[in-house]
Amino acid sequence: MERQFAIYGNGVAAIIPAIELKNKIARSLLKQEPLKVKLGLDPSAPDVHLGHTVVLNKLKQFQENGHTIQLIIGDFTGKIGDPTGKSTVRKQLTNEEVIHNAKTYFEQFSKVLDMEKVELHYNSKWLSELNLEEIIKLSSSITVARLLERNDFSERYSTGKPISLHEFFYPLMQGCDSVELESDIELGGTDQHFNVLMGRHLQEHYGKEKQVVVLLPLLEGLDGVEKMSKSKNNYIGVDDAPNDMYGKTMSITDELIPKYFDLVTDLSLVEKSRIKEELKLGKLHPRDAKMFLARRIVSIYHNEEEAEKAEEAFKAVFQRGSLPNEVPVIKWSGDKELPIVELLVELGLQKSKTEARKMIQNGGIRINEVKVNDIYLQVDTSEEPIIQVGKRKFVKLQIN
RNA sequence: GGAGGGGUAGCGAAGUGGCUAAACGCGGCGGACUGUAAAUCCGCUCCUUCGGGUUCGGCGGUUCGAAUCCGUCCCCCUCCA
Repeated sequence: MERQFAIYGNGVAAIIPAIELKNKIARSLLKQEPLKVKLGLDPSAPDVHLGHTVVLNKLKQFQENGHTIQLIIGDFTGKIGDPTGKSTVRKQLTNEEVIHNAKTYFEQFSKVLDMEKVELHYNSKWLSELNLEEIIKLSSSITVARLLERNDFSERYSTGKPISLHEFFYPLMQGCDSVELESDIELGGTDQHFNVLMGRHLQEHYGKEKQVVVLLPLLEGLDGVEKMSKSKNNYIGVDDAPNDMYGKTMSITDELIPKYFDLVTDLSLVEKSRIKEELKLGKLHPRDAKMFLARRIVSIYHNEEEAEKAEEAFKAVFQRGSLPNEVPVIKWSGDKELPIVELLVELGLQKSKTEARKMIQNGGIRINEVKVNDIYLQVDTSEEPIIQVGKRKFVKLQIN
């Protein structure tokens, strides 16, 4: 019991309340009954990134100890829209989209979890069944004052920004999921604090055992400030190519290195603390720590060999300033000779010819490692040149 | 139902008849310096055959000339009932 508790407690932001978790584990061991561990998913953003894996890694620990994972595709709640600040009206997803997105989750999650053993639920199944009477009853269990405690709401309320009534229902619906599934534990990022606690509240309201809430820290993205997310485009995706994954990791800020080691690597606690200690003492250069980190991450989501190759490519490109050993190839069946700006647009490397021209004037384009200075340059594609945009984009033409 | 405020580039925000392809800030991109870190500095940020073309919620009008004035429609917000 203590062993499991120690594992689950490691690296989390909070367990609410810890004592109940202990009790649940103890009972589970005694009765040989797995705990039901819930995680809700937003069906609209199916690209899984390292930020998600923080929670997934935790789920994995529960799974490894024989507990049951309940994944919930929030196809119903997704339509309402999580009240995050300016929350613009959400695009309504079609059933096909939801299914497709769920499938994508499934595939990507399988890199961390054993999906064979995971329960999958769609919350429209029970939420769309609710009638007005039930909804009113449900909402009578909570006061407006209570809902306004939520930071997001209170801020908007006090600054006179609008809060739509339907937004109040979002946390309630999320809580209904826990009631329906009789979850023992719900995981979530610290930003889900309020919503996840609602599950406890509603379970009590319906006379069920309350779930324990396990909150995980949010992982900052590549900019070092904002939470990693697809819309901020500051993420490392679990499906990213090895070179991208490695390179992106190298671009995180120094302050985040320890956090990344903690939350997204599979190293032992001893190793993690050793690295953090050496970093602090200056015995380990931040760059080297990041290279190690990057190699670990690529190893997890690809393999050791790919990680090795990615590191070589990184060294070649960024430390020696030469070309990577493997350049993506684009088949070319267009003109044999054409102006550089047109070629860049044709290849999708630049959005417009004007943009391409500006890019050349800024010295951001190279052909076969030679900087292009002439915006009227004619490129002979039959020579199958390697075109470089900025520091990291390379393309090799291949005549089709 | 009533009163008022507003819709300008990815975002925020100036601009109220010509000097405005539209200040400024953020974000983004490129360059320099590095460790694809931070900080800093420089450039770019509607399209173009470089003549010009198309932009300020939509449509129509006034004018030699409109983001700016008029009409109309759509959308958003605040307050009162």
